[in-house]
Amino acid sequence: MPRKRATIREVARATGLSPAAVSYALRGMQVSEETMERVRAAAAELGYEADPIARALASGRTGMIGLLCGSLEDLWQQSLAVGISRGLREKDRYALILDAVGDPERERVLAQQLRDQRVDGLIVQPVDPAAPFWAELCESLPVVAIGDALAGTAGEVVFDNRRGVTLALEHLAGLGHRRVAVLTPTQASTPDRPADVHVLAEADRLGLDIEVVSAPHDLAAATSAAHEILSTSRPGAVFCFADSIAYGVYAAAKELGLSIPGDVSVMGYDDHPMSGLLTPGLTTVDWDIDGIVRAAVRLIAAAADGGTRRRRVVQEPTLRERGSVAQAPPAPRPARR
Amino acid sequence: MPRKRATIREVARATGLSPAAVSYALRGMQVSEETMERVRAAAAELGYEADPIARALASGRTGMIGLLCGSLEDLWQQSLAVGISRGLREKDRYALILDAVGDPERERVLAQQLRDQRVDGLIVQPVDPAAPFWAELCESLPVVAIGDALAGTAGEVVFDNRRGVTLALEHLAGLGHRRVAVLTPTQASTPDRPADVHVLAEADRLGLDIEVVSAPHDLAAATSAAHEILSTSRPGAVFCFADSIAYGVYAAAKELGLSIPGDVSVMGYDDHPMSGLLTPGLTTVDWDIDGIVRAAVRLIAAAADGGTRRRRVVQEPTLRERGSVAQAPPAPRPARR
DNA sequence: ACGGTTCAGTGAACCGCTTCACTGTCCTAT
DNA sequence: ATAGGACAGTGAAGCGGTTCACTGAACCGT
Repeated sequence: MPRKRATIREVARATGLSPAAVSYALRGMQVSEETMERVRAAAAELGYEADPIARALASGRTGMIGLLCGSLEDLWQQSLAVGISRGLREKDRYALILDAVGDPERERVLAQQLRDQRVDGLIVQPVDPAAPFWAELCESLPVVAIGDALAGTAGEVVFDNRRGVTLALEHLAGLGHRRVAVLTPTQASTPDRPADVHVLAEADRLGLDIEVVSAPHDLAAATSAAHEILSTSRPGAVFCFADSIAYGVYAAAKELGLSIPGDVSVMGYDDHPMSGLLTPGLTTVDWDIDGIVRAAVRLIAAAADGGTRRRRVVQEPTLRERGSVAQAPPAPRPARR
Repeated sequence: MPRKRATIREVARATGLSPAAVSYALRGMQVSEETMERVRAAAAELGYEADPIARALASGRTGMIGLLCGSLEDLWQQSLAVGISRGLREKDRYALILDAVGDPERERVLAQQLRDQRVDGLIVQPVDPAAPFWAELCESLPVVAIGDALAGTAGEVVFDNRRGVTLALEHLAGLGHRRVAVLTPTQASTPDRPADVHVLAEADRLGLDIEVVSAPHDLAAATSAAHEILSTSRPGAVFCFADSIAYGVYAAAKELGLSIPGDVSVMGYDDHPMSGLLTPGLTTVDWDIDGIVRAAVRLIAAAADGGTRRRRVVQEPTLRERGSVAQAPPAPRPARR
């Protein structure tokens, strides 16, 4: 029997004011200092607190920011979510975190759900940046995209993936690797992500013999994908488009008794905190997660507060060398041609 | 200029029915099959979808389940959150994930916030299970607690921490360890968690020389806490009350050039997926996260649907031996007394 | 003394849906 | 034939805030 909470009308009655006045007073607008004090006191007395749902219905705003993650199984995205969540709270906003599970259809549904929840803004790491509904969505609320650019967003924190890919592949090529497997989280349903295109282009430029395989972020699943490729095509190096996936390669290598980097070199992409703890440490492309968090929070807060100018922050990567990449062994036999 | 969405009244007009009838029809109550079809068709035609906010205000229900995590920096809690989020979606509900950052005060605020959001139920991993507001909260909505028991909850998935602690400490004691440091995520503000009490009791029973230190889940912070203790009191073994914290010990050991388990044995508590990947693998207490997720989802769904009977699921741990614990070296000199 | 501003505060109409109490109708049992 | 139920559907009152258009009063300079 939870006793009913006080409503604004009761506060109004208690202070002898109109509900409207109370509403204004509590938000610090249009009323005298003195009334404001009186209202505050009465509200405290009655234990009154505005109902966020009613408020959202009436005003169309909630103070919440939606955070739609492409795949929360990716540890890096988990870190990002936690960081953003914290960053927003410092701005007196709070985040609603949703997970699209790598499924573009679910991504669409959830994005709409968030809009319906009246979030003041949406931060998204798109699974499918090319999906048409983004444009529509961007018209009805401020959207900040992380990773890939989206048409019509209020802001974006984009990764210079071209540079990131170059960094990674040049590192590999520079150490003499030729046959490299690329594990990407790309779904079959969303081919041709910009990042993948870069891989192909760079591989071509560097004369690498590339094999692209898609792998999930989930450790168990990534492990079996890695197991498959390590035991069949036996590449000299594996470049993973997420540290999470690289962890799967470590696990698979362990299962197969392969040594890293002795038998196979591994590169990641993210720099998740755990990557430095592995043995050997994972050589990866560092995207400065703190910088991304700060930028995203700043952009969305500004956009939600009405600052409309589209802003773009480009994140530059750095190579974080640790120990999972070694010089390629001299070619056992000349290239097969 | 996002064109306004259709409302229930427009659907009513289109079908020649009253808004009430439409409302009922869309929820499959009290109307003839034929009307239902007609309404469905019109709704689809107009692209109508019920506004969740208005619905929540009017009905007091949302279909959402709140998930309040004690500290999302704990990787295990992250995994749990992701699992629960997924499990709920399969039940056509969706989770609102919040993070108390290990702060009891924030925990209180967020719990209330969730109640105000009209969540149909709340899953919580309490930072401070002894806080008085829980009892109150449990009266106004179904609560399922994970980890520590809460008075008045609709359900709980409790860990048999007594057993877990026994498992861990007996393992250590059995290998000859005497001086063991215990790193717990306990906040200074919430002493005497049941788990800590068990540690003290068991240590006493096993004749261990215990030093309890609190450490955060965050890798960097955990590392420095571990660094401190490893370099000052140099215990033979460290028992961490969360795998996340154990990761900090690994990092600190690396910094100090200590070998695990040669110089110091390490035990975790959780069994996070990454624990098996470290070198050496982290010996830990496995709580079967999948089982917990399933139980929690089942309990909260049942409770939210009105099943009121209080249910309790006790989770039993198993020891997962990997390689981070070794036989203690023979005492360098007899016990100091 | 007078029109013109400001300022504090009011009433009532929403926001979009749910739900309660009620009206007809048609069917069935007596 | 008639009381009694079921059933389909309606009207209007909310849910608890916000906001728009407006009213008085006080203050301004001239």
